[in-house]
Amino acid sequence: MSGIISNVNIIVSDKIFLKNPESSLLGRRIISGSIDLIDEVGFECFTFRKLAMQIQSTEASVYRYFENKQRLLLYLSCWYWGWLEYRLVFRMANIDSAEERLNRAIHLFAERVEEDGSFEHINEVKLNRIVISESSKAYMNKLVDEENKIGAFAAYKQLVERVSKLVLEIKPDYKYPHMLISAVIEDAHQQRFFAEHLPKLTDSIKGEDSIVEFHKDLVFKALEIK
Amino acid sequence: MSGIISNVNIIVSDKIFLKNPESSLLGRRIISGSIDLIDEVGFECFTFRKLAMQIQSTEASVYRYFENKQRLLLYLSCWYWGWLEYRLVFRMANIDSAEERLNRAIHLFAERVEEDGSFEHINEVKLNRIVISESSKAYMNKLVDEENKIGAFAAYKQLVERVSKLVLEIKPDYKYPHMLISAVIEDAHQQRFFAEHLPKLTDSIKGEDSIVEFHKDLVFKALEIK
DNA sequence: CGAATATAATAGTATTACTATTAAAATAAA
DNA sequence: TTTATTTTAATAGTAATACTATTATATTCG
Repeated sequence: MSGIISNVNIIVSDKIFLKNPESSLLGRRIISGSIDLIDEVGFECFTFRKLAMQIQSTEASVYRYFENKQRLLLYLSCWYWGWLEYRLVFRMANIDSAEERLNRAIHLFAERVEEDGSFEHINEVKLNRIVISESSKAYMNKLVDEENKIGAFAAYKQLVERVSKLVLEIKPDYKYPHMLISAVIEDAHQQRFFAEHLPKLTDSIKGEDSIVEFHKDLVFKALEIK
Repeated sequence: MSGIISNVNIIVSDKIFLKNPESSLLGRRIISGSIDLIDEVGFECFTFRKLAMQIQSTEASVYRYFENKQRLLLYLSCWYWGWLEYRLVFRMANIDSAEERLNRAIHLFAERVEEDGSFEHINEVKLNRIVISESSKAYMNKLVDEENKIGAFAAYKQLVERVSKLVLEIKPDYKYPHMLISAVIEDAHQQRFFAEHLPKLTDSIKGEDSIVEFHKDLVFKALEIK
């Protein structure tokens, strides 16, 4: 995918950061540097000190943008969900058939992410890897309710809501639209991780992207289409 | 569920621990204490020092059983998967119909866990909560391939393999049996977490356990049964 | 221009993860 | 039974990490 529109910003709730990293050069270097570093060493080995060294700044300066590394990870996740929704809206634009729109949504959730040139300081491929293997650490903790209160998951919920409505448009009496969509989104990520590290938990068929095909099959059968 | 058989042990790969916690009183206190403490404060705030204080021992003594807290968490996860498989085999015993066996498997994966009296030093309800919200931290990291090599996921893979075979027994040409089962297992946990903390991502219908019903509906439609 | 404000760097502290070493207890061999 | 060996646990650390108080340096704005 190549950049859709230049000069577009993904908006992230301003409760997540102390100072908006989009607002300064250092802020953007914090984002791009943290994406590189987390992807390289993993979230547990990632520290603000190492990040500061990599971007030629100081630990204390990073702390002026984010309260702690969990918040930074939460920021990256939020940005990612916002970005996904932006691309979702684009891909569904001007498509009349609801079924085709749903098909495109599943594709977007399940397919391998490719470089998107729209955002200079963000490497979307690395960010996708981070969201797959690290993002649960941003919300699977005792602070989740607090984070939820400050709107950290608004983008994610909105994304699920949007596609759930589409599900109901196709099959108004389907009982579990939200579960179906959140399951597909989460599982698509999970299966990418499994495919790479625990392939016995997956099925791979050559000539197709099985993660995409599995989820399409699952959803359309759940909605009794075709 | 009440204890099936007394004097049964769930076997965990001996590469995960330095000394088998089942082999001593202190070891069992480490297990039961860590379950209580992780459930109470979460994995990030859990430390061997706090655990030692709680069980009236020392940090160094805990380190004689487990290399680090991630390994202890991995042990708890492995024990849980072993326990699940043990219960799965029991529940499917003497049931002729493959469909009914699959139905029981999905139930087991998706239903709320209740106290099982079989293992004195393990509180299964708390352990289930830990597996739901913390276990991904045991394998979603840069060491997953190493952990996989030492057999840390053998029980999990065996569980998925067992039910995947059952899927193929019912529908031999189904293309994604492993994905279907690993998706159900993971998603059932995920949805329990969502239901508690991010209910907008789920659907709840009173009078039924929607997490169980959703997954049954999903699987049986995927296999085109009924 | 000067005052107010924002930004970043220095230099810390408290906590955490982990280890080297020693003491005590349990077990095995003579 | 006594001595040797091994196992287990406690003491007392170290190095790294997460985070903060304070000061210095820019930048902005009236």
